[in-house]
Amino acid sequence: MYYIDVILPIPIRQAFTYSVNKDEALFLKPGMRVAVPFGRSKVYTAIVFRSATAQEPGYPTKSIDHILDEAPLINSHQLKHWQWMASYYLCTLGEVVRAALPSLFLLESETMVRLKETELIDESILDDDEFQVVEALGHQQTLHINDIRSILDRHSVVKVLQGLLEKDCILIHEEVQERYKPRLKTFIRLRADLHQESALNEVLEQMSRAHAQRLALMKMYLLTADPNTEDISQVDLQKASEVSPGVIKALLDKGLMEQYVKQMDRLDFYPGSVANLPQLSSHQLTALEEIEDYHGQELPVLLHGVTGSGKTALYIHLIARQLEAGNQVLYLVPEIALTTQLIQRLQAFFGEFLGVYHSRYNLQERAEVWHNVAAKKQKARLIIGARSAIFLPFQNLGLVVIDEEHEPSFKQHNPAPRYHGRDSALVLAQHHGARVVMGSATPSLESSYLADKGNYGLVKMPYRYNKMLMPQMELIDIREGYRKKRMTGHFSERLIEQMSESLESGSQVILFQNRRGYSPVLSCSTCGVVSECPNCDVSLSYHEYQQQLRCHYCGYSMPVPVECPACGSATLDAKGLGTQQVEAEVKELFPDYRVARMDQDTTRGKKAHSRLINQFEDREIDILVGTQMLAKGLDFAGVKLVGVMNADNLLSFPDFRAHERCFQLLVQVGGRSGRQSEQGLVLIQAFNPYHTILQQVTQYDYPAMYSQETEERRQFKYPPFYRVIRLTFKDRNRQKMQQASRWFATLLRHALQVEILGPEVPVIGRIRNQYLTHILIKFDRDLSAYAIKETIYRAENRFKGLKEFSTVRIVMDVDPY
DNA sequence: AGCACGCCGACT
DNA sequence: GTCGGCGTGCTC
Ligand SMILES: [Zn+2]
Ligand SMILES: [Zn+2]
Repeated sequence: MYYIDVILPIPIRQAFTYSVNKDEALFLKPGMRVAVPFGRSKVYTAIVFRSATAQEPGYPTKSIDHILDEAPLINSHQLKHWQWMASYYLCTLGEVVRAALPSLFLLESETMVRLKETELIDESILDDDEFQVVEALGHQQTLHINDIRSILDRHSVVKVLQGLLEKDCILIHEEVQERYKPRLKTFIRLRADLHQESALNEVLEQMSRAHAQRLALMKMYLLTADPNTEDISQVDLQKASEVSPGVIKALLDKGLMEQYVKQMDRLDFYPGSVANLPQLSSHQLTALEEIEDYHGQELPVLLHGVTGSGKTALYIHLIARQLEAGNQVLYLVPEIALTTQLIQRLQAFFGEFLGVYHSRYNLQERAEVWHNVAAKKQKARLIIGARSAIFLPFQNLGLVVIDEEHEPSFKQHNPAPRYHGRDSALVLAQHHGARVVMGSATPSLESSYLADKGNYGLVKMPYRYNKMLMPQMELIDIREGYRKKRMTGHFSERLIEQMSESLESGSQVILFQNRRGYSPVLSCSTCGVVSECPNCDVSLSYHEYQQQLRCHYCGYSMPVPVECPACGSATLDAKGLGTQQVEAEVKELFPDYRVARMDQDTTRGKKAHSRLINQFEDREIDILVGTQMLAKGLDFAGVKLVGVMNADNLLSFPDFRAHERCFQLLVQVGGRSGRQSEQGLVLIQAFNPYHTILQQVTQYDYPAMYSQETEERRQFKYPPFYRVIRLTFKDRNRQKMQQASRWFATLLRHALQVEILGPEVPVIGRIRNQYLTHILIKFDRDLSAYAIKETIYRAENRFKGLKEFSTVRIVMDVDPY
């Protein structure tokens, strides 16, 4: 007997050992999948983690069910990277596997139920539930356990099934279905000999009476001869020859045409590249040389280039060199939804090499990209993807591009693994010996700091491409405006005046309404009460479209009440999104121009976002009102003026990064203006325009922001000088949760000579009826994170031994920002 | 994480 | 009396 260690995709911090026979032992290698029985009855997909040994473990083992792969699905680079991730981000390998593998590869067994093929079932011995199940099985041969749950309208159906099993009515079995199915499509073609015109004519003559069939056959001949058509489906021919399906069926029956099946590509196919590499300016050339120089020294590069400096063109040159060398390239972007423009641009140069990977792809599509990358297929040599693309089976990664490096959305918050896409990609690149370039117009403080320390090479591009000037920034004091009653709604006189001028000259305008995390609520104008979620400590948000109130945290929903539940008055008032209000005001101020809104509401659908962008690009919209999404890497040629409705509320967030984020956001939004011809103008309305950050924004004074912020971070022990690990305690019982967190904090204070903050109740103290509290562990980044994490684990183990806290869950988040 | 076992309140 | 709630422990 031989034994293998496997990883199961579950949050348990240990490997499991299964027995295999000799043949299996020789065959199985790390990274292959095996189906294993686990627990009572379920069969799970597990990943072989350690090859077989003859060493018998000290406990009984089960044997594997069967082997799922002929060759490892996961390569050694990946296993190494995933192990790093689990240990750095304090999660289990199983959790990493869950996140990393397209779920298609992680089959679980499904419990299926069938009627036993006996004569007649004596229905009198069945109770109501049992009868219902048997009746349903009469209609449908097999039922999934979930079907039975919905038939009986309850979750626990095991008892019922057991009863039926005892009465010998049904069979239960566990089924594992291989769910990856290549997409097959059926096409038709002429019988081989009919490609000869003479042969065809002969046939046509013989069928002089079947007019429609003749027509279809002739059309088929023409379509086949056309070099532009490839495969012809039955429907294609029907449409082309305008005959009924029966006609074509008749031709098939006669054997004049035949069917064949072809495996189709599910992924978008990008046509081959047409464009030459973009011409670089002398500034860009210098930057490119500097980058390559640092790369020669094996340093990742931080490319700090102002908006419009042409960073993408540099990436394109770097990518081209890697592709020429036959290497794979990963291009990470913060949010794939926002990359239509980027994909269009890259496909002009690298069409045939380009693959895209993100969470909006369905399971089959993701599996297909995975296979393409693993096979080093040409069409997957350059992968554009969101953070999860770091899990793909790269083998010879030559370059990782991390675009908009400063974007906080690179960090995954829930569920585990709570990893940072950029930081994990850096480690991945290190494992591969790949080069890295991280780009931003407003680098994150962490990255700038590491560049300062010499961990990264820093390359600057302070000028816009084509000598365009940076947009001019101007602050508008709206406190004055409100005091003197000079405001029209949210608009200052200056903003209105500039908008008119801009619109009249034919330019487009972007208005930025930045209320982070703000969603519309319903409040009573009589008593002021806002409807709250019964399960969470948050107000319900108002969904105009569906006329309901919904909780974003637990999904609770209720119809919009007519009367205030607190005081009974019918004076409920929906406060719309900030963007909605601004949009309404704009329509009133500029009735002759076309206004559109870009926020969570209007970009709900899959394509809504890119449709809006295209409309704006095509100048079908004059004024675009939007939220943060406007700040991210979009290029609009026709925009001269950008207005920021209220800069203060960016600064008022209780987050140590509020200032940094404000600077980044404003500079990025401002960068949307004046990209093509004239110098752009950015008007920033603020109640306190003298705030240093706002002053630094108007001067584009990144160095000043950087030195001021780093000083504060150093003083208050925040990243990048200190590392932060956040522990969240959760329980339905508030007291128990509080006690547990206090116990844990005390233990940590004894065990660690570092700063422990809390327990402290977070902004939202209850979600899904679970009470929450935080403990923050802060320690100098030069201390060994490894040792501290070990201590946390030891504390957790002791904690788990305490019965009184057994229901309390601890969520660990490393670098929780 | 699932999942089953087992113990207690509140209904036919 | 039974049903279903949830606390408890286990999974190679
Ligand atoms: Zn809720
Ligand atoms: Zn009221």
